[in-house]
Amino acid sequence: MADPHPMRETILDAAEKRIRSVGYNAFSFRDLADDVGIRSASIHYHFPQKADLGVQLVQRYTERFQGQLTQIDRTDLMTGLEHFFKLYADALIVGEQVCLCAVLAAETGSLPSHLTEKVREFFKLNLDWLEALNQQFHVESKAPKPIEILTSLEGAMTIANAMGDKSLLLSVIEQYRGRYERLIA
Amino acid sequence: MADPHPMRETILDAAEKRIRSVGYNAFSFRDLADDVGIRSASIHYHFPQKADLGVQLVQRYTERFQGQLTQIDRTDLMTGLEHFFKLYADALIVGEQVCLCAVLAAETGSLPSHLTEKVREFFKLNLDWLEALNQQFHVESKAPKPIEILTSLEGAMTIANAMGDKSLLLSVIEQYRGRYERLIA
DNA sequence: GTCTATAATTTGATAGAC
DNA sequence: GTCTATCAAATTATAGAC
Repeated sequence: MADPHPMRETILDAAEKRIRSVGYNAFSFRDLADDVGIRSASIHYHFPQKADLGVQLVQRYTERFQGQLTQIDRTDLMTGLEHFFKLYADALIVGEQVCLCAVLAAETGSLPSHLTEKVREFFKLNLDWLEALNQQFHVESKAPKPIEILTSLEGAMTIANAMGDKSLLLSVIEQYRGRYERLIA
Repeated sequence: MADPHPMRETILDAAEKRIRSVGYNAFSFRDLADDVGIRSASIHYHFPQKADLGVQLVQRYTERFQGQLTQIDRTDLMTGLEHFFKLYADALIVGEQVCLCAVLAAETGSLPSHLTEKVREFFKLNLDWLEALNQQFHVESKAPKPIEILTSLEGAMTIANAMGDKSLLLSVIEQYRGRYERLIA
């Protein structure tokens, strides 16, 4: 039986937590080393450069999110939507953190281009899933556009966090709930 | 006649440009010094600490924005809204930069608390202005909520910038245009 | 895989001359 | 106000022992 939580994953966990609260440029390999209980030189064994760590972290983040999207029950429109919203709400309310890619997107100009490319892929995944949901229930023309939903969820997470009022995200979600329900009725 | 562009303002200009493209943690006083053509020690004369620079920058940013809001023609709802949207659209399309406070909000966890407080004030100003506009035209119950508009504009700027597709912000604005027009009709 | 040790660079900040 | 000079600390990263 393989190690259920190899050091590589432990480091990624620590890096994810750090970036989601302070950003990509405000933590060091030494911070991670302290977090996980090894020396900074050992972090370099797993991730030669900081950019490698960033890219592989967003990779894992996107794959996890992809996995969660796949599990969403889409037997009806509202159920599918509610599960999607819950992914965002839980991240902030339960996980107490902003979306990794919302933070990285704000720092775009200082990121290595490979990393920016991975961030784009995450957003694209969101847009494609929302687009497919609208299409499945034939509401593409009347329903809120995927870009509108994605940008307001990401923006609301970030602003709710900065304002110290997580309910701001919930009220944005509540608006979409109302708009979709009026659509169906 | 006073110097039309004192060094203090020149430094703030450079800092604003830097933060809006790379974030608060990815530029140094030496970067600014190179930008404006003096030495980094001289930057400290104007702003003793980096946090001082950050706070005074957001202060200036918010005052400018406040000034622009005051000038907006509010003789009718759509005109007021269009001018508000134009502030955001021009920042990204013409100015080619993301909102200063959207970037700082994403880095909240690494900012001095005085700075975070200033960022909150900027968002509050936006919310209050939008709320007052909805009230002036008695559409508070039916119209899109201020928090919804603010978060999607800020989120759309950030994501449009990261995706390298500025039109994403324009399509979010276009949605609000439609929703408000349906409201009035 | 993790360690010690260390190199090369950058950072925020200060002292004091002009 | 801006400069030179400098500091202490931090940062990314590498070499080589265990």
